[in-house]
Amino acid sequence: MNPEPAARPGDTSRAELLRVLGREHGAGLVDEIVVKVGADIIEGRYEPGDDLNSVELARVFGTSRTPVREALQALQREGFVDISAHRRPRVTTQSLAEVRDMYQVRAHLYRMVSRCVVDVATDRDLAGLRLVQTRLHDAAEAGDVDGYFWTNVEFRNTEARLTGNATLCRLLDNLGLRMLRLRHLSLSMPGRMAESVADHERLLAAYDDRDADVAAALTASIVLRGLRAIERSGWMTSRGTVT
Amino acid sequence: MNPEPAARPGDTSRAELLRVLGREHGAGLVDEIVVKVGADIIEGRYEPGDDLNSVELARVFGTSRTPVREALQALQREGFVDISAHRRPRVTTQSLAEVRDMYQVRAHLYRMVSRCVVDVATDRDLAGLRLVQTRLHDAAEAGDVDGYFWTNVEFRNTEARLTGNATLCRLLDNLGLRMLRLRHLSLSMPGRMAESVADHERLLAAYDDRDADVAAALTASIVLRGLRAIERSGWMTSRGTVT
DNA sequence: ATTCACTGAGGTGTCGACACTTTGCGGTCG
DNA sequence: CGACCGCAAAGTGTCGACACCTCAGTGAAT
Repeated sequence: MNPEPAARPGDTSRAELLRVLGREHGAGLVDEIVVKVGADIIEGRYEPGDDLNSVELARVFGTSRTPVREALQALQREGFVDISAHRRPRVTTQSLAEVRDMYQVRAHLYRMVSRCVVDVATDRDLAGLRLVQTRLHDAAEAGDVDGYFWTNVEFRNTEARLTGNATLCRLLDNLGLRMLRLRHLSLSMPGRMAESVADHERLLAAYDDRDADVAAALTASIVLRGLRAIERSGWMTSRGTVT
Repeated sequence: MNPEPAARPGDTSRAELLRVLGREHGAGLVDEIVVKVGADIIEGRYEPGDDLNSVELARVFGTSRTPVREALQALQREGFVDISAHRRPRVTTQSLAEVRDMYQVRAHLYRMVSRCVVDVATDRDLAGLRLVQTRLHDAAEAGDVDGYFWTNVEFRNTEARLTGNATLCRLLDNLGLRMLRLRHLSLSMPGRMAESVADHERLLAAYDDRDADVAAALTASIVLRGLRAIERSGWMTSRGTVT
C-alpha cells in the first residue's frame, strides 16, 4: 500500500517485535513476514480494518501461502490481526473502551513491577535505570520524539526485567506491543515529554528511598497519564472505531 | 451454560480450552487437534519434555501435517509447547521459579479484579457469584474434587467477567490455562477444599460490604495459598524441573 | 424498485511432495 | 575404551495443487 520505508523507528520496532515474539533468530521466512507486516501495522501503513489476505501477501513476499499463514497467526497472537474461519484476516480495530482497559491493566501490572523493583533491585540496578533516565532527559531536551519514545520503552523493559519475574515480563511485553501505536501517539502530544521526564525523575527518587507505596502509585500515575493524553487527543473519534 | 457437573474432566477442560483459544466454533481440524493434544498435556498424558513431532501427530489424527503444525503453534501461544526452529516441539517444562512467578502475577491481577468487582458489580451480579459459591460448597461437602475444581474455575471466570475489562479477562484466561495443571493439583491436596470454601465465603462477605481493600487482600491470599499448597506438595522436585 | 437465487472470481483450509536440517547409530581411529 | 566422523533415518520448512467456502455482482421474479 504505502511502500514508504520508515526511517529510524522501523528498525527499532522491528527489533522489539522480534524480541517479544520470542523469535530471536530472525532467520526464516515466517519471521521476516511477521516483522514486516507487524511494523507496517504498528507504524500505520495499514489502517485498522484493512484486509490482509494470504494470497496477496504471498505474492508480495514471493513465498507460498504457508509461511504467510503462520505469520498471520503469530500476529493474531499479539493482537494485531483478527482471523476468523474462512474469512480474510483483518487488521485489528481497537475501541476506546478496549484502550482504556489495556491502560488500566498495564498500570496495575506496573504497580507490581515497581513494588518488586523496590524489593529486589540493587543500587547497581538503580544506577542502570538512572542511566536510561539520563538518556530520556537528553532526548526530551533535544525534542527527539522517536528517540524519547524508544528510550522510554527501554526504561519500562528494564524495570520489568529487574523484577526477575518472567511471567510478568511476558504479559507486559504482550500488552506493550499492542499498545505501541498508542504509546507513541501519547508521547507525541505537546508537553508530554517534559511531563514524562519529571515523572520518571520522581519515580527514581522513590526507588532510591525504597518507598514501595509511592513508587507503585507514581508508576500507575505515569501510565494513566498516557491514557489521558490519548483521550484528550480525540484520536479515537477520528478513527473508524466501534464503541 | 453447563447444567451437568463435569462427568469427565476431559469434557470440561476441552470446553475451557476452546473458550480461551477463542475458537468457539469447535469445528475444524485444527481445533480438534488443539483440544485433544491440549487436554492430553493438561491431564498429564504427556509428560513435560515429551516430543510432539508433527508427522506422528498427523498420522494419529489422520490428517496432513499442516493442521497439526497450526495446532502446535496455537498450543505454543498458550505456553503448553516449546517450538524452536528445525527442532521437534516439546511439551513445556515449568520450573518452580516460573510457577511462583505465575502465581504472584495471578494474585496481583486478581487484586485488580476484586477491586473492580467491588466498584462495578450490582447486587444481582453478587447474587450470581453467591450461587456459584453454593455449588462450591456442595462439591466440597461431597468430596468431589473435579467438580469443585471446575466450579472454582467458573467462580474466578465469573469475577473476571464482571469487571467488564476484556484485556484483563484475556490475560487471566491465558495465565489460568497455563496453570490449570497446577491449580488442579493444588486443590487436590488434603484439606484444601474446605479451606478454599471458607476463603471464598469471606471474599463474598467483603464484596457485600463493598470493601475493596479487604476483598483485594483476600483474593490475593486465596491465590497464594494455592501456591503454598504446591510448594508443600513437593510436586516440583518429583519432576524433572530445573530450579 | 426491492428482493432473492445464482454464479463466478477470489480466498481459505488441507493435502502430498520435496529439499534441507537434525539426530541417532555404526564404524573408524586414536 | 572413548572420541570423532559420516551416513541413513526421521522431522521440519516450504511449496504448488485442489476442493470448498465466501462474497459481490448479475439478472430474474415479485
